[in-house]
Amino acid sequence: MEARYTPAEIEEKWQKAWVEQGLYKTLDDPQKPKFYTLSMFPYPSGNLHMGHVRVYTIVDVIARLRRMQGYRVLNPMGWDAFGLPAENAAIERGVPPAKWTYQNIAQMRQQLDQLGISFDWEREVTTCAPDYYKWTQWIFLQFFQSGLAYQKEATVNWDPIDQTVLANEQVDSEGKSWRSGALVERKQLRQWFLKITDYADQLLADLDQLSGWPEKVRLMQANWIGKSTGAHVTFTTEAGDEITVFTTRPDTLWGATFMVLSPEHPLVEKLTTPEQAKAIQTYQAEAAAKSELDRTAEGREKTGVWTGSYAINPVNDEKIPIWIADYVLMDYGTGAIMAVPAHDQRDFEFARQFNLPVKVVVQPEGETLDGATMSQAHPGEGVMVNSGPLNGVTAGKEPGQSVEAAVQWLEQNGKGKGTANYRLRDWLISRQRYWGAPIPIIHCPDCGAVPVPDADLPVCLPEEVEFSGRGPSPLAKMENWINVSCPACGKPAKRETDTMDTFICSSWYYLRYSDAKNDAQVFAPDKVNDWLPVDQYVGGIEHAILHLLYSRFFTKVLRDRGLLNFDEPFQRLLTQGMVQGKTYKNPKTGKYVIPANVADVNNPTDPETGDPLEVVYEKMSKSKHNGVAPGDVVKKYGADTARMFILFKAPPEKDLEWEDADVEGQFRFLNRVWRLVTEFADNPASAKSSKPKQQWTKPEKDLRRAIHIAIKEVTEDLTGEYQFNTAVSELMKLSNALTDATCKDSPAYAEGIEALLILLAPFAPHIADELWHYLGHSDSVHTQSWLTVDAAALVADEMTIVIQVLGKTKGTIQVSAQASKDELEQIARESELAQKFIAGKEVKKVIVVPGKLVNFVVA
RNA sequence: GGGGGUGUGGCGGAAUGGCAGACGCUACGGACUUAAAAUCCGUUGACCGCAAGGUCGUGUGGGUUCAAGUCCCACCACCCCCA
Repeated sequence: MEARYTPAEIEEKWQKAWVEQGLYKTLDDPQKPKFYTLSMFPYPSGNLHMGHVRVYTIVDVIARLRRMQGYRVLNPMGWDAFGLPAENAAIERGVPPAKWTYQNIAQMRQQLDQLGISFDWEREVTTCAPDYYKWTQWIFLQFFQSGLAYQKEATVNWDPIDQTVLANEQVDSEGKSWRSGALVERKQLRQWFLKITDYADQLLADLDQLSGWPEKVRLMQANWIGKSTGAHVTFTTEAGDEITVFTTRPDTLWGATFMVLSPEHPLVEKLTTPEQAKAIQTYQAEAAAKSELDRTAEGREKTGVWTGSYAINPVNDEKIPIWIADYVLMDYGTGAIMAVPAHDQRDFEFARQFNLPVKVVVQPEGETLDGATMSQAHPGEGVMVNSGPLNGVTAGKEPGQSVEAAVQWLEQNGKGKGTANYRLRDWLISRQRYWGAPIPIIHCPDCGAVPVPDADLPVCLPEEVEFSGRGPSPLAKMENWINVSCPACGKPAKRETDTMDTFICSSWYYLRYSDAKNDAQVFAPDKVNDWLPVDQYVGGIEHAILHLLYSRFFTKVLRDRGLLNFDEPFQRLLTQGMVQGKTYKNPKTGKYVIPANVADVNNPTDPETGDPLEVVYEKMSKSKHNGVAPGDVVKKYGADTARMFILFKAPPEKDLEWEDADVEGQFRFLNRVWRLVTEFADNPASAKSSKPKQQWTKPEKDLRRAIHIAIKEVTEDLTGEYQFNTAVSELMKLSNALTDATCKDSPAYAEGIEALLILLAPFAPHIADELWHYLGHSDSVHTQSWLTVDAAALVADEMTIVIQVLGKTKGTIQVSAQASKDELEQIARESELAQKFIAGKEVKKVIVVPGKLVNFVVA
């Protein structure tokens, strides 16, 4: 064998060997407990970046550990392959999206294999492959049949020059089109939605089940769903039309002095008097052009127009004017609000802007608010006044306070109903693009929206498509493809030309892995129910809301369709931090300097201006010149070093600063392991067996304790809170203990060497297997059983006890491990160390913590 | 504005309420070498001291406790999410 550690020579060899041995095939052995590890599948951009390396390494360590622990492990991989970049490549370079995508997949697959990740490629899924999107379409139809997929008008970004719909990503921060530069308009289009709001309550409530998720992610989801409780109250207009509003403060109904409808509210036209018609129409057109953010931003000047009509406040029969204003959104609540300017800041600003009355109904203690003179709304505490039945009740949302009383009163008098409202909106899934799964619907003039029969799935994307980036979606131009006969009545009909949001494809891929090759079913129930839920999911925090929420939604819908039997798809979730690169930034110009152009790294200056540069760590990107290519690192140090570094440098959920010097450090460590093991194997005096002896000498005992502490710590770090960084440091400690050991010909030393390799195997799989074989084993280290702790080996003969006086550490003494609590106190009290501090003083109290310390409290 | 998180040496980071700084990086000193690289050994929180040793020290200020980085209260700074 070569004397030196040369990763390039061993890594590829073992990667091939593992595939040949079928080491990472998913086992079906029902005797073994299952473990499903999952990493969020990537978009096939063509290039693996360090963020990918981090996720897949983390998951690989967990998967390898679980296999060694005797689980049958499912560790699959696939591609989130639909999406805009492929279409952009087609527009800009004329490469067909499919070709571009599959080339990228091949390239990334190869880069992934170089890292030695133990994926079972036999279960690979690719969302843009017809055998996958067939089932995406089938699932869509399940939603459709459940009444959970429907069409309605919604706003899209419209490029007036290219005459095309743009995705949000194609609109820059100034609201201009990425291609034409035209100012993007907003246009109403009939589009498909999924009714996620039907599941809002469950999605919120079941967050409680997810104890294996970061608290932060659960909170983000809860905020996103945004449940608020209140009441629906119906106002009647003078003309007799009903307008229902949602309010979280039904107790302030008596203070409502006007109503505001969203400009898009369907009753606006009817309520508008002839005198107001022109102003209303102008205002509606203006509102339509604004983004939601513009409309609702706090602090901006309030605008609105009176419709000319009045409504009757159902609680006190007061006549109040009906306005429209853009700060009321049609798709939140009911698209209409009652305005209580005295107690809501936005309503207050609106009232002052248009000289509308302000009526106080909550009077704070010790103050006398006057609607005519107050300078801001009072949303806070107080006592109800001017509120009929509520007068004198304490204002607030707590039980027994005004909100509860108001809901009760409304319900008793038939004027309203307590209810909950959600911030969550229905999910707009229509995309006017080519590179997505076609929505399997046929529009028939007689039958309406008709689902494509299951037997006709998939609705394939036509090839030979022209991409110009102008005009309607490429699909909408394919006459041959569009024109079909209605599956229901046979008359001429047209295909839906919208494709699905790619989030749909990624909302169920983790289910398909359980039965990836099934061409008769979306997945077999016994398989999906066997493997799922995912035991450990790992991915970026950027998916904390949408992807995870949509996946949870899909799981619940499919459960309700009887396709699976669990409530939540992901049992444990780990959100890993970013990988950041060292960035040289000129604080004066804000420009990023290429590291190679920095002359003195210790005192960096801008080569152009001579300004001192700031060294910061930021997300790797081309424009910041701070990227590190995984391939380069693998070439220079090997995959094992890259893996070790990434695991060691920071705890998994924290951002990780890429540092070449630390990569060197890991390479050095692996070299030390290499030397340690090869020297052991080459030494004829080495023990040939790690068989335990009856009697161990002190050095042997010490070494064995170090070995079993390492086993204990590494196991805990990999199964509990996932502390890969401390797990690696435990491996280093074990390696250091072996280096320093004075009993190198003992079986204890042989035990330590083997333990080191077995513990190292999940982290640095190639070097571990190479050295394992060098020790003379013919099987793989990866098929070894994970080590268990020998509790007896952990017991020390002596223990170190800290001596404290008044809680201050004075030093340590060595005490027999057998000493009882009383003996311990006795020994400590008599020790020379303690006597120095307590002699002649009154000891008022002694605290003895066995195995830790003795603290003397002296007068 | 509301909600959440984080704050520890020159740096990344360790510490079930029990010796703060594990493990690693950097820097410095030494060994080996003609020399260098690699490797190995040592030092590396601050202050005082020749030394033995001592004092201080986990964003700031208070508190609980025999004992606080850790628990409680207030504040400061930065980050994230929702507005």
